[in-house]
Amino acid sequence: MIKNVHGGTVDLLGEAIVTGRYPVGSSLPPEPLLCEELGVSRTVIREAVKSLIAKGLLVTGPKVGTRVLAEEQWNGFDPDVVAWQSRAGLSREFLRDLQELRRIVEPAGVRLAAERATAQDIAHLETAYAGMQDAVHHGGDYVLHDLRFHQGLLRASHNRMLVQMSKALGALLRTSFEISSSQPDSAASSLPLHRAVLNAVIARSPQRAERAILVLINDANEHIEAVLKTRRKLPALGVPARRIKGKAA
Amino acid sequence: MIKNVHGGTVDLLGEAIVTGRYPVGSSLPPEPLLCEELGVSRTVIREAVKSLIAKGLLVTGPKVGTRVLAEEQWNGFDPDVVAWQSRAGLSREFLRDLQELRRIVEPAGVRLAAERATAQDIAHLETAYAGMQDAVHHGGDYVLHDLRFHQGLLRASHNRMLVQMSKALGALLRTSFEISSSQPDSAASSLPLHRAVLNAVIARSPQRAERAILVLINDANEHIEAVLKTRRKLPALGVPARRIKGKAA
DNA sequence: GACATATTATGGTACGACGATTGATGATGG
DNA sequence: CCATCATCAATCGTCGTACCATAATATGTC
Repeated sequence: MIKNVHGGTVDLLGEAIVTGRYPVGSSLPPEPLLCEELGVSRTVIREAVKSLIAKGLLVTGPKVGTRVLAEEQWNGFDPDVVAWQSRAGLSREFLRDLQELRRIVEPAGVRLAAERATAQDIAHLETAYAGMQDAVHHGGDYVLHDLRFHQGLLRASHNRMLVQMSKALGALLRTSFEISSSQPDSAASSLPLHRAVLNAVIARSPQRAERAILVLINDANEHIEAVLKTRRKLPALGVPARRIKGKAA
Repeated sequence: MIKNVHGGTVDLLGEAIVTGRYPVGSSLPPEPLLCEELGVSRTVIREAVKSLIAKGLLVTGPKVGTRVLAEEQWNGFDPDVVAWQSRAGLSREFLRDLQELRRIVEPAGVRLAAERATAQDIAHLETAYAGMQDAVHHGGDYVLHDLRFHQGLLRASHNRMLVQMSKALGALLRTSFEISSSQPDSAASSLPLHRAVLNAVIARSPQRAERAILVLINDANEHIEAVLKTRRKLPALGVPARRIKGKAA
């Protein structure tokens, strides 16, 4: 199902690096070796490596080889990098940082959304909400619509930076949502909390919207904490190694 | 001074795209043509294009050519992309969004910094502050140390996401600072405001730190507004087309 | 005029060669 | 025996050519 050799190779190497199969600071095998191992030409290897360099995962140099950079150098907001990290399993600290960021960004985002949302923005949010509702009552992908709801919220802020973040956070939030959704009835209980946010946005009330989203985030936080208490180790967390869609690079 | 052909080509194409020389939605010339125009081999072109694809600027396909994606698709937090955008000149709306983001992220960041900063973090901040002080009194690169101060602040939050953002925001803030610094005496007047932030962090007082940084951001905002009123158009804004340092990709 | 088929332009992949750079090795001299 | 320097070699960087795969366009047929 991999669209082309290049995309598959980038994905393979990227995930191998993020999961630590090639540890930070170490060197990848020389290009000819990688060609053998992956069964592709040197052209493909080189272009894949260039892609990973562009994402901040690698540096190369003659004689020094291809080294894995420190995690701080990675483009932590690159959708691909985020996807690999999510697939690899998120650490407790990572989830803590993510929740912290949500508490910073989302309240501010919905406040702006309450001020600036267009009719179209609200229509999108209603659609997403309807999808969540439908998923609760008749079965369906709750997490997917949950994600769309939150991304729609940030998009409605009409701030480019926040929109950018919503895209990057996509894969991250998905994993986060899947964790909190693993709690029974969490979806049904969080549904009215989402409604409250949406209503506040429609009513153009930044204060109410902010308070409502904070309730929502705290709710998610409790679910996550509960799950974390259960599993002391959290490797893959049951996140399926989904293929990135049509991503050509 | 360009280290290698690849890096130079990525830079050239990236900037050409960001500045709109290749408009969004249009196609780049076919690879053989680009080879001629830039005087490099097809290998280099292809690897450069792969890098730009990785940053979300382009998509390619047989027969469809190499198309420039919509601005929303670009990795807005990629340091290179940010650098190109800064060099190209930031629009009024872009600066507005940036200031908005600062008002969201920095207050929260310094609050965390006030709670978590290590002795080393504070030492770094003192160094940066000393640099700013020195620049005001004896001449020097005020903006550089200003930048380090703000990045050190976010780094002291010990939240990976915020640290990531501080890196991406680097080039953006630099441009922003250069604009506000173009106001006479702005550096000297903002110095005590920075001191107030640092003191609050040292005193471990999140509330005071937050209030202090808000004063600082508002101050910068006024400077920016004043400058924007002056120049109705703001093209390159006098930002020199600096070379990215040792960037190999 | 609508649909099926052939054409062809363009990127995707492979292979081979040589150049450039830098870490390592060994030689030379003190 | 150690330090400095020159040589070497491994590895990425760049180039060129050839061929394959795909999809937009043109062509032909009903």
